Amino acid sequence: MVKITDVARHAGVSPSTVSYALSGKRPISEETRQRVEAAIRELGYRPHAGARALASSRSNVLALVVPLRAGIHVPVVMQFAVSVVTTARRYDHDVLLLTQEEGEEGLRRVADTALVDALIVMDVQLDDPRLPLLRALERPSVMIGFPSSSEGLTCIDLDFKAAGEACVEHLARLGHRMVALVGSPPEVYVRQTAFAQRVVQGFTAAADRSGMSSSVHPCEAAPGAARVVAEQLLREQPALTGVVVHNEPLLEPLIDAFEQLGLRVPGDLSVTAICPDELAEAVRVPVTSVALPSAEVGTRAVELLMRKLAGTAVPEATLLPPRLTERASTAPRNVP
Amino acid sequence: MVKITDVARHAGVSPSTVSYALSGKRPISEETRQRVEAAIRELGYRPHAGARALASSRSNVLALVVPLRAGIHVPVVMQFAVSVVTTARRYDHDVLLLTQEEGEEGLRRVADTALVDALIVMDVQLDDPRLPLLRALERPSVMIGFPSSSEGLTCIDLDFKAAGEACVEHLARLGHRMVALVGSPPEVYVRQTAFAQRVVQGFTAAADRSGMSSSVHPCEAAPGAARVVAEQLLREQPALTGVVVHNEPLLEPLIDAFEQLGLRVPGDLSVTAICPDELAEAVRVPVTSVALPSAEVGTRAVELLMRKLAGTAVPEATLLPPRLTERASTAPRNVP
DNA sequence: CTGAAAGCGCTAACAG
DNA sequence: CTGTTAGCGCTTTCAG
Repeated sequence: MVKITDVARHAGVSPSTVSYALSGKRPISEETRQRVEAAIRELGYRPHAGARALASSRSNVLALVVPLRAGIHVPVVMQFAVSVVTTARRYDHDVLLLTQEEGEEGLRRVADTALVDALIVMDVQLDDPRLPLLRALERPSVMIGFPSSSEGLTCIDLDFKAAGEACVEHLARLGHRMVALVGSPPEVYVRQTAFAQRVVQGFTAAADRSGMSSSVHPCEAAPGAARVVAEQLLREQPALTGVVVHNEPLLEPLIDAFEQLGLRVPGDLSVTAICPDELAEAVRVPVTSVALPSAEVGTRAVELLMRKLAGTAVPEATLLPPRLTERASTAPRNVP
Repeated sequence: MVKITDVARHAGVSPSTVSYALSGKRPISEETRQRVEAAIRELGYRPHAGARALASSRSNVLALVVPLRAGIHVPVVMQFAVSVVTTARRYDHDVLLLTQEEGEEGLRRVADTALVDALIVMDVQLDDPRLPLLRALERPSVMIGFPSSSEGLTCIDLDFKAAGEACVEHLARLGHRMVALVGSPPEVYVRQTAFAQRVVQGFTAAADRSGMSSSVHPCEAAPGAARVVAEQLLREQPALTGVVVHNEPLLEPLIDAFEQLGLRVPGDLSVTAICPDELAEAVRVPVTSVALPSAEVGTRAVELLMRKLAGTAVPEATLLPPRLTERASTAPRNVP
């Protein structure tokens, strides 16, 4: 293995000069920098990560804790993870993958052994058991999602309340008067994950403001459930013309169910969703939707972490504004 | 930060004794072990990962390179990654996540800086540009998938040829005489990924052996493509009664298309698939399938790596035997 | 702008 | 069965 002293000798400088040439932490004359760089190239030098971490107390590794549980749309998690890795690399960091299953002990382990410099935690619950630990940890962290109190933490997520509002307002602008929200599975609400409730709040508030009548329907993600809820909606609310879907796996089956029940989308029924853009585009009738910006959340989470590592203060809460894209599934209300 | 010397002092032993008590690399009397463990607990000691890596030349971290490209079923990748992390933890290792995008330079970087001890590379192409590097690297690696020559490498995957055979043989036993394979998108074949071709080989060979007539149809993953290929099959092969699907996103749409064209599954047409069990179970008509055992592949890959790290020889090729589960989508041929 | 040298915290000979 | 000690390869004062 070629080490820093080899490079130093080869370049005719001291090891510290090589180190500084690499880190840029002190000025180096153009000429010596050239020599050092040449030596590094010629010898194929790579600084030893462990030695670096030991001497500098920085591993340049971030921990990413991903959820496993049911009811989570896997592609979103994956896209998020990829975006975290990609952004971390831009800041010369790597990413260690942890599963939720490891729990608090896992967080403590990677933090206390100095394996990682900082942590990103996905799928935060309102009353997440990891919160006290994350507050106490000597390492910065960013959470995806919002617990009941973000006091002393750094949280980021899509503004789900505003997303719910945006969907309803879009339908309101198109003249719709009665809307329904087909929501996440009941367990998501029970599990006390904030985002589902926020959507409901935004949805209801916006409908009230616009004087629309509205109803909320938590719904299983099973394909059969689509038919059931579609029939129920038609039966109980024949005047319904606008639907907001916040349930990825159900989006396509639900539209199918409506059409099989004789409702044209968007002719008779306008449908909007809160989901990843790729999903909204892939449906047979491309769906007007508020994007779930997993890639952007990942990028922003890393950027927040980098600022914290640099000692800069960052806001406790970052809410990404919703972005609604009109597609084929919404149209002005068909006034008979 | 509490360090090993603190623990040693607290327990009244030498640092090396603490180290050996932790690693078990030499016998420790029951009594001192107790004292050391107590000291560790009382002080909340955690060995510094970097220091350890530096002194032992082992980071206890594995690299996992995941693919990003289109045509790859994301949940399979995620499930695989989770299984790698979970198994690695059983062996006291962590997992560093890399994207394909980083390319050879990324592999070289984490290997040469000693950030990781070993590597797992997914989605290997027949003529993968990373092969020479992986052969040359001073660190063990395991590849998921098979390149043209696995000489000097360690590869593992489902035995896709046998999987193709198993599907056909199942249909043969049920009396079917004419079968079709609806395969992966054309780009998957072009991209020279071995597994798609292996399925074709097994499919064709088994059909020939059983005296069945057979045809192969690469197919886009877009939902619209299902209808197109279904119509084509009915038109060109009216006697067709058995279909093997090797294209996850198309499975459900294809069955829908067949039924919309008036064919009952499995009454008129038996369908089998090569796909994750969860997908096969989630379809409206649960599909008889050969499982894509991503979790098992992940586990086995880590186990292979651990044996290589321990200096044990391992087979160059590991082919996991297919496991076919009968579900509702296949039935004996309906002889008129 | 550059060098010398003291650690960073741990492991693994070596010695007993 | 346990202790002493010399590094592991790099960063970062401290000096110049």
